[in-house]
This record gives sequence, C-alpha cells and structure tokens, in this order.
Amino acid sequence: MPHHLIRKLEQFTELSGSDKRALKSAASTQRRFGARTDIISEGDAPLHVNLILEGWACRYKQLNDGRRQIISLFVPGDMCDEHVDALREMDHSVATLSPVNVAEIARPMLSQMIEEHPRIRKALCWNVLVTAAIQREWTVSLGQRTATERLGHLLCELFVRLRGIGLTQGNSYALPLTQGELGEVLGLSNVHTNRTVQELRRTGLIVLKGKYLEIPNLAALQAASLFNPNYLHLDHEGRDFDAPESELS
Amino acid sequence: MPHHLIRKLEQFTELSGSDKRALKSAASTQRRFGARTDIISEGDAPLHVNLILEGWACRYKQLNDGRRQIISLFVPGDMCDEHVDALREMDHSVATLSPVNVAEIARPMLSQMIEEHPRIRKALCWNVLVTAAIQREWTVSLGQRTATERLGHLLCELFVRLRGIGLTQGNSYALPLTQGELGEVLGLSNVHTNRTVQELRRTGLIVLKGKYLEIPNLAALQAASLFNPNYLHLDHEGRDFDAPESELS
DNA sequence: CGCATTTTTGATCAAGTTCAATATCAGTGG
DNA sequence: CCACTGATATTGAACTTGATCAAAAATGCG
Repeated sequence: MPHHLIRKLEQFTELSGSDKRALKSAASTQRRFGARTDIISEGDAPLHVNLILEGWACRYKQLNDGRRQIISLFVPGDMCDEHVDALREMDHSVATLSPVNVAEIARPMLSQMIEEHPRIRKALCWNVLVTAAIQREWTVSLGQRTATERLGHLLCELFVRLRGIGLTQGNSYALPLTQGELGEVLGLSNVHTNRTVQELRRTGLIVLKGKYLEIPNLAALQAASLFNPNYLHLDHEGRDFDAPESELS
Repeated sequence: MPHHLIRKLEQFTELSGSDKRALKSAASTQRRFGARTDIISEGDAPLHVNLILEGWACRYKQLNDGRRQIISLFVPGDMCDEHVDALREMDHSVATLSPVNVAEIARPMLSQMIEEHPRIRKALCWNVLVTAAIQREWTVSLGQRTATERLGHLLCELFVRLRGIGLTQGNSYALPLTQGELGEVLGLSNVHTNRTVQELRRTGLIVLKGKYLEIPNLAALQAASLFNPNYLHLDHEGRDFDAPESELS
C-alpha cells in the first residue's frame, strides 16, 4: 500500500478517493530486497518505476578507482527515476540501504494514471521539482558547508521529509544508515563522520543511539546548519488543486 | 533565434521544419542582461521560462553568512527552470556571468508548443533528464573528486556540452568565467582554484589564456578527471523519433 | 558464545583555506 | 598613445580541516 506516497503527495494537494485508489492499484506489484542490494545498476536499461514502500534506498555512483558517492537518499514514498524511460541506459545505480519493499510500476500504468488523474499529475510534477531542489541543496552542502553543518543539514532535511510522511516520533526518527554510509552521503571519511557525529552530540544538538536519532531542539540544529526548509516547498503549495469535499472518500 | 537550443535538441532527435519554426516563434520575445546581474532572485515567483540565446549564466544559492555556491552553469541553448511554475517561489537565484541574451517564453506558449509538437516534447523531456544527470554528476564531483579532478571534469563537461551546440573551435572554447567564479562552481577558494589551474597547465592538460581554453588532448584530460560522458546521454538516443525525411524543411 | 561489522580513539599526513602582498590585465579618460 | 584605476591572477606563509592508517572497543546477530 502506497500510504507514504499518498501522504507525501497530500502535502502538496489533497487527493480524491479515486486518486488514492488509482495509486493503490498502480502499486500492486511488489518486490522485496535485502539490505545493500542493487535495485538497478548503472548501464541497465530502465524498466519500470520503483516506488519505495518500506525501508531506505539510495542512488549512488562509483568512480573507476572505487570511491563511491551516495547521490540521493530514498525513503518510503519516494520514486526512483520516474521519467528515465526517455534514456537508453542508467548513468547511476540504485541500491537498498535497509531491507526494502518496492512497488514496481509499469510505465504504461503510470502514464495512464497521470492521464486520468490530473491532480496526481500535478502532485507528481511537484514531487519531481522538489527532488531536483533537494539535489541542488546537496550541491550547496557539499560545496560550501563544513562537515558539521553538512551533517546537521542532512539530519534536518530527513526530519522534515520523514515528518511529512508520518515516520517521525516526536522529535525522533529511525535512521538506518551506518556512519560509513552517512560519510558517503556527506563526502566525508567514516572516521571524520564519526568525529562530526560526536561534535553534534557534544553540543547537545543530536542524540544518536544505534539507528535511532533524536533532535532535542530542531530550531537550534537548523540554525547551526544554515538549514532553510524553503527548498522542500511544503507549504501546501498545490492547495488550489485540492480535491473537492465531495470526492474525498 | 534559438539556434543553439535547436542544435542541442537535435543531438537527441532530428526535428522537422515545423518543429523548428515553432521553437523560433516561441523565442521571439528577447531581453538583454549585462554581466553579473540577477535574472531571477530567490523568493521571486517564477514567471516565464528563460532560454539563454547568447552568453553564460548560472544558478546559485547564497548562504546567510555570504558563502555562495554556483549550482549549475547555463550556456546558450539552456533553459532555466522550465517547469517551476508548479512552485510558488524560487528557492535559488539565476544570474548572468557574461552579458546575456535571453528569450522569455510564456508558459502557455510552451505548453501549447509541447502539445502540438510531440517531438519537441520528447526532446525537452530528454533535456530535463540530462540536466538532472549533470546535477547528480556535480554532486559526485564535489563529494569525491579532488580539486584537480573536479576542475578537469568540469572543463571536459563544458567541452562536450559546447561542442554539441557548435560553440567549440577545434579543441578550444571561450570560457567567460573568472577563476573566482570557477571556484564558486567547484567549491574551492579562488586561491586554490588558481593553483589547480596551474597544476593542469603544468601537466600540459589545458592551455588557459584569459577567457579562452584549449584542451590539447581531450582523452588525457578525461582520464585524469575520471570523466565518463555517459551521463550526458549524447548518443542520439531519441533516434526512433527522428522527423521523417519529408518534414525536414 | 563467537564472529563480523560498526564505532571509537590516537597519531600522522595531505589538501585546501586564509591572509596578505604583488603582479598583470582590461578598460577609461585625457 | 599613455597613465590611471579596478578587477583579476599569482605568489608565499601560516593555519585548519579533514584524510589516512592502525588499532581497540563496542555492538549486533546467528
């Protein structure tokens, strides 16, 4: 069930009952992957669209000499490469981090849904734009922010994204990444990532135990990380397209 | 005249005479900007789509404390934010680097063109995907590549992009960026950017005089920078949609 | 309990920043 | 054509951030 996708899209615009049923039926073909497994590999021809139902995944690219950069993080409700069918082959890989449940959505199915449900089309379009904005923000982080700001910024972003789909508990959330993987996101070595985690711990900005993160004072962490959530465009920006009362069921 | 855009799109699929005329008429409203001027500023509501006809521009983001990161480079034929009308306000700014000529394309005009010219729609879709792939590659560069590799990689990318639109002369092209601006792209200080330029000069991989760059041995620079052009998807990937012979005029 | 992975620590090293000064260049006005 | 000016490029030296290497401690899991 694409609960998280529905929840995510509803941050933009309220969907009708019919919209939601369409999303549910589109996500009916499911598949399970273990942790640290490629879902799609660089060089593959893109087939269906993968919608993450449960678990975390990432986009990554590996350089010839082995260095690896994680380019994006996917959490439940995220879709991997919704439009790459226009391209012949993947220029990057997608892999799971934790065990993952994906829905494999056939492209014609997706096209048909978009055709028949203009509200979904708009919401997915918004989603694509926000995904691009996140990528840009990561560019800024890697280019300008210090290690501490970078880590703090990422943890703020994930908090906001996860809260939007109901995967936070109070000021906490499950973060199923090792410090090594966090380093691959942040462009830092695992050793320095560890020291950066400790720095944020020492200043009381985060409590990270095992795979569980708590942010005691979000505003403080945001300020320390120069985090401005505007790029996530969460202010119900598609409210003009909300489904009418009568169609909500 | 959107020569460069047409040339760029034709790397993907051959356009018909009618396609090209549509693009030309869409790009009829022109505007000129001096160097280092904002075309759109963060916080603005996006209006029309800006198509760069001549000159170079960039997307950038400025942090509260003044640090600036250039997020993308726009060269002739590039469009800024073709789909952001779904968002309420810009989360970044777009500014010129050199003096720039832009065509301001009204959104309804763009929608209509896409509606009436499926080949243009496909080509623009490819263009959006390649733009996203470039952004991802920059993430990899900033996260994993050394200063030298980063600079080399950027110069290779620009060479390939510019060659695609006919803006290279042999193995050279005009590069209207200061070293300071180059640094803002690469996430390096101007001082270190200068030293990195000198390093590439010393090893004979580039000849950079003023605003003019020569790459004596592209393959060598590519190898030194771990540059793989696959992410630019230039292999005429849309050949299946080429306009028929009869419609080329 | 035992093994593999992950986290943590210490020490050394390299890459890149900062600050400050100098040199070069392009354009401007005379 | 030349001197003047502001921006850009270049150099040197000291400093900081983060990487690397290696080992130890903690954790998780079968």
